[in-house]
Amino acid sequence: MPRKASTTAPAKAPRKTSRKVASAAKQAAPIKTDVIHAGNCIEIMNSLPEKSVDLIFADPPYNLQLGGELHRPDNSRVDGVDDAWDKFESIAAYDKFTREWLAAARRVLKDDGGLWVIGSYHNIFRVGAALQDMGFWVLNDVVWHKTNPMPNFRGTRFTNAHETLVWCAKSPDAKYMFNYDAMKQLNDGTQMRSDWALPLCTGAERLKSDDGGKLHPTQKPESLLYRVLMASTQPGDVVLDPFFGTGTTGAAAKRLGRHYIGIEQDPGYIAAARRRIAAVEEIEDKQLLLTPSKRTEPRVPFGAVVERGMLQPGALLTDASGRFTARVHADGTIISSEHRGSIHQVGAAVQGAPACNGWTFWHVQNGSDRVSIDVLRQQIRAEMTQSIQ
Amino acid sequence: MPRKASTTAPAKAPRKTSRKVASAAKQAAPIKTDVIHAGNCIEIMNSLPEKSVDLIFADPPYNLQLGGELHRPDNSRVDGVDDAWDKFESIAAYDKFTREWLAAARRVLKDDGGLWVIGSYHNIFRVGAALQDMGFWVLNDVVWHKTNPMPNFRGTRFTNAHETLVWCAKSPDAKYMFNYDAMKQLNDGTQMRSDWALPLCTGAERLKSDDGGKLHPTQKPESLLYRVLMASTQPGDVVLDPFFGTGTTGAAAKRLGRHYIGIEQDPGYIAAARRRIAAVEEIEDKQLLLTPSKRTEPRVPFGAVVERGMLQPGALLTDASGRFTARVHADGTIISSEHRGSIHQVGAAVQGAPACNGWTFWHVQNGSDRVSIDVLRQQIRAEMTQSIQ
DNA sequence: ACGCAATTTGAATCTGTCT
DNA sequence: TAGACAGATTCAAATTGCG
Repeated sequence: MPRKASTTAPAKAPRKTSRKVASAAKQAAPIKTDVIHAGNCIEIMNSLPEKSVDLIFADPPYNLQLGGELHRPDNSRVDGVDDAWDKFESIAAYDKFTREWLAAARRVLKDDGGLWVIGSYHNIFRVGAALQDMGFWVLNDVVWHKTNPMPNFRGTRFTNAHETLVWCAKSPDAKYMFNYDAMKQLNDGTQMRSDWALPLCTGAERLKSDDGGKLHPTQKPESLLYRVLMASTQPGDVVLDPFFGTGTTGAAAKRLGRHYIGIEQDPGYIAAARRRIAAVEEIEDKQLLLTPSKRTEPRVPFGAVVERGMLQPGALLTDASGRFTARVHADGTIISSEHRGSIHQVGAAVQGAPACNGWTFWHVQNGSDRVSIDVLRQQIRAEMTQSIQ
Repeated sequence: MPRKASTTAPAKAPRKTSRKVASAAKQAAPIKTDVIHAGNCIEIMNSLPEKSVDLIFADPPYNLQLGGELHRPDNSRVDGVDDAWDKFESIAAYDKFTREWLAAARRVLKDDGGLWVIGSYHNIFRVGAALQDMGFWVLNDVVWHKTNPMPNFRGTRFTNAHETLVWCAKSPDAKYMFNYDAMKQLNDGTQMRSDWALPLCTGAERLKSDDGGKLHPTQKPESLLYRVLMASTQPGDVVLDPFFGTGTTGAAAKRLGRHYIGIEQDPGYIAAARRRIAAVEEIEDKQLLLTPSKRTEPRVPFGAVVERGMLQPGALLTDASGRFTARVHADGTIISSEHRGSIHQVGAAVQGAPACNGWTFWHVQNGSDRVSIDVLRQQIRAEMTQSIQ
């Protein structure tokens, strides 16, 4: 039950907008965006208006439970995650923390909004189970296949070469946002899979501290956020990140014409994030951000084709092979030897199929070859889009 | 803290063997192997001697919760999993079932034994959390990257293209078995990663029922079990599969010189498994079984170039001569004055050619000269080839 | 028998909107 | 709110069919 992006309106415009109170509520309490809040994410999320953000991306502490120091075969020391924010007393304490921030996130998320959480095997089962227990509806688990992971230096296990993201909606019947066509384009024309091959955040993209080391131990690559935001938001949407860190989510959001709200406890990270996001250049031509989708093109009833005289009552329709035929009636229904109804209904009936897209199924003779009646729809749509502007 | 297979002695020889009574206990109550037990897996596991098996591989019901019928775009019907054994009243009921069979599995597993469970996002968080709660120690979560998954026919989500396996030991300090070198060899000399690219079980390997359809709805490929058994058992080990189905685990175990114990409720599956395993020929030279998949050059979608920031949305592309131009969109499509589509489509369209390799046709300005965008693809491939097995 | 085309199939939580 | 209806939607492999 995904929502789809609109081609005509850059603003979020699900078809039901007019019937929804959500937009009114949003205007009543417009949430402040493109800001970073300093402090505890649970408290701050609870201070924000409820049902006010379109997407939440969360990269919570993983509760890594590392042992002592780890060294590479050449004896150099591995700079692991040993920060205080990743320490929990027990699994139960981690579960409690997880369910508390998820509850606050659920409250601030719009009913049709999306939620992403990234983690590893240390914590992702706790997170995933909590999500399901709290009523979230998992849409996909997505694997980030790291193209350049850190090897397992001891040779004791498989190279830990991926992380897992859970993408979910707020409920099973929510109208979540999914830019199917944009994802397909991004993958050279075939469906985007649930496993994404992307490199770690290294090189110039990786923020450095004064001593030259990495500023944040788990900075995510912007490419990962790029895909997340392209997949599940529209331009102008509000994206909340309760574990903002050095602001990868904010940088990607700004780059893609989305608004961000960051929450972060560490003043050093916040300062770095502000500098980083300020340096991001927004795309000037907003048209570049649009991701057209067939689903949101204006509907054209077949009757409009007859009405405009593009087909006369009595005109003969056939399928591509010429095996099935039907005639057009003045009211936009069509009639075959045994069935009468819409182009879709008759197309399905003559084939004995459960469904049929009549626009692509039926053809008309044009000189020596057959042409799909969908070209007639295209002509009408072309006229419609011109008249709008 | 893995045990390693000894290169000199084929028998199991963990370093601490001399301090253990396990081998004596095993001789006192030799467990009957290479059998299939008919019945409920919890009851039967509880009837087996405790701490008696070296490895457990479990492919439990996933609790898929499918809706109505699903059809492909060509209107053919998808043969989904609608078996009674995959139906549970609630998440709580599934959790209860999970923890009961895991408790029985824990009892029958040796202290240094390994446990694998495979699942999807529907159930794997429940399983993973239960494992951690019960004291198991997760060693890796392993992603089975399906090379030929079923697409998402409605265009509503990402193609569900992987499943997850959790590999764990019985406790944090257990001396589990891991054949590091065998895995490394299997992966062309570099460490085996936590994501495995393997095809689905299809073709001649897939067991058929009398009506020609699939005999079991979720038969796993033997290649998956090969890798599991090669990684975490030694020849002669006893492998238990409490959800034996049509015996993939048994077939792989026999092929690799391991012993199996299967538990299965369905008499039809048991009969098929017996026939199947009887037909398996044990191979003397285990090395012959190592069949690293031939690697083709990874396909790189143009979107990956944009996503990684190697080209910004709005970037100008030209052909080698500068005669044609196009601009990059955020979703990886490009737009010329008259055409929109992939780099290949637009390249063909502007030339009026039937086809075009966009990677070599389009260039970007780099200082004073133009560079083919194919160099960007080469960079990405260089990263990927290090990481794909 | 061989080569090419057409058909089949796989663990799937698989629609949106208006009346 | 339940029902009707428009109409959008698939990839890699293996197998079968045909010339």
